[in-house]
Amino acid sequence: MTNSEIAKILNEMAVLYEMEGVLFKPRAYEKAALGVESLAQEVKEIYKEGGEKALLEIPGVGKGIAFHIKQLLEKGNFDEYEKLKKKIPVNISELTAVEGVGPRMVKTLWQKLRIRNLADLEKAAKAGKIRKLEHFGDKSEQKILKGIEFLKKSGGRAVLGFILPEIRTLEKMIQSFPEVEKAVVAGSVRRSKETIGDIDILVTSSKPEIVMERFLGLLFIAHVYAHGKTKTAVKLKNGLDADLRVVPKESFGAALNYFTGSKDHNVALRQIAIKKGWKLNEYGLFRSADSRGQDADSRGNGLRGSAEILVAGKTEEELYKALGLSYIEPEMRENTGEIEAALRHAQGKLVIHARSDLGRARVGPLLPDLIKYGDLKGDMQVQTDWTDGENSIEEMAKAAMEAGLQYIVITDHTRSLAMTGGSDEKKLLKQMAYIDKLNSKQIPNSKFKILKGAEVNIGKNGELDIKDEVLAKLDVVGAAVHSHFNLSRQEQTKRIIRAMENTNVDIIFHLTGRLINKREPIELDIDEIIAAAKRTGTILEVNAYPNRADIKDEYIRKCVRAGVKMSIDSDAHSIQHFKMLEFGIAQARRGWAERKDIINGWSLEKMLKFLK
DNA sequence: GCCGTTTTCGGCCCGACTGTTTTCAGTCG
Repeated sequence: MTNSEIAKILNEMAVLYEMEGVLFKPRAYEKAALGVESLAQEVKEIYKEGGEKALLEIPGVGKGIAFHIKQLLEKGNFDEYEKLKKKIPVNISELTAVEGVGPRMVKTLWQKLRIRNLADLEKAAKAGKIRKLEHFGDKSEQKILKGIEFLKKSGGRAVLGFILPEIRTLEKMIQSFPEVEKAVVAGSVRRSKETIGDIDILVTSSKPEIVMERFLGLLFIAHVYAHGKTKTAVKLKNGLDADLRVVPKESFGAALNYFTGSKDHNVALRQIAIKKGWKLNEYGLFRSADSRGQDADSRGNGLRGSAEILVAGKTEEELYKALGLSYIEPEMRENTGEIEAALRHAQGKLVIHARSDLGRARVGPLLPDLIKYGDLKGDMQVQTDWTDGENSIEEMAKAAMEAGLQYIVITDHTRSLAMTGGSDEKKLLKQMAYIDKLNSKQIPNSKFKILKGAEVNIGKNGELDIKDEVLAKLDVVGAAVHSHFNLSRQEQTKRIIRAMENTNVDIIFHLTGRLINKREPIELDIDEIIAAAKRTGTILEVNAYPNRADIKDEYIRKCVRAGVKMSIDSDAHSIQHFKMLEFGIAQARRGWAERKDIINGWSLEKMLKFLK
């Protein structure tokens, strides 16, 4: 049993106790779940090495829960869990995934209408049964239906950041097959999209059949859809579909390009090939041996056509080059201008070399020099155990240092978020003094710096919940929306602009407040927001936490064009979370951002100078 | 059920909002 499976059951226990109206236990189980989730080591290993006693070292785990975990590891369940499940035998995680549906509602729905799962819920809502329940009404029923609709719309796609470790494990296992020369995950995973629908794995091998057999032997596989010599399609146990394809070595680049997509990007590439009288498919870029431009309608496997000569196909680089394009990074392959930019880019180079007619390269953006993985020097949003984070300031600093960062900003929540123990002015000042002390006794040689900040709450009308004179003392002030998600577009835009106009506010954190697969973004006039950010010198955050990914790539591109600077932040709530920065960088790359656009890609001095 | 520069026992889960009510229950951050 993995950590996330254990955490899931502990969270379920919390909901079950919540249903029963039991006090305090829900929070205890939630905390324990969080503790398990943020462990670097597998609980299984901890137990194997140190027994039940070692489990007590996990934050939030005491005698009771340690015993439960022990039973989970030994027999896959424990008595209380089974007992409570029996009483309310419903799919809790499915039902509570609907926004506005919580534990008590699940219980009522079960007791009054025997609703067990999402399908039952939808049926009852559509039949108008829910509005008749006590304490429910028309609006609750509508809200539930809307929530289900939203779940369905986003359903089936997994948040890449959450699932990537599993995908990498699968990739490594396939790479370790002795018959496999090369194995790479292509598709939307390679383009680092926010969410993915399935996994495409490409393999080169001289023994495709054996590779397929080995693949089918993996434990991850739940169901086999199709199984042939060069292609196998399966459903994995985590619910995702995966395709494995074996391609010839000389076609690897073309296949990688083809299966990386996007579809629109590929279509545009193929059109360029057609214009040259060539043909592009997953086996390579081909020209016909005897004639030029005559074979545009010939079909089938390029390798088999004896009259076709392979122009390029072994690597993506040679493929783009042969098409007259500069290499395009996977994150940009959406056919939203990158091909034209790559063309101009390549032509520009030619022009410089040949000193010839500059006018031929049409005016427009060139390919950006995308920010690189590893380019970040700091993290502008970090939570600690002063509020709802898991770890102390010291632990977060150490983890950030180990992640290669040179500075972090401590941005605990402020008082409006009472549940997190949000800081008021007094607590904030105390924390500032504490951080000063920590910085003064830094390890010699280490230039690492902890900055004083806060994640200030933006109220309904754009007011902040910490006094200006205290905000002015902080190094970095981030402001964010945590409530009133349903205001009108004008109201939302106005309140955020008001927050940006506060001269103390440096950054707007997770601007749109969306949670992928869970909550829609607030409505905003993004152009007005970006104009205001430019005018006030406010930074917009690219929140790297996988199901936030906020702001989205289109907005990032708008910021880049407008010259509005951004920060890429982990929003870390535990020492494990700094690795999420990778997904923020991917997001920024999809938005065509360069290092010059991202303030925490800069040195501490330069970054600080830029703030209001 | 967990935890201790508030206590090894007694606190912890606060405040705003929504939708349903006309004083409150449930959800969310």
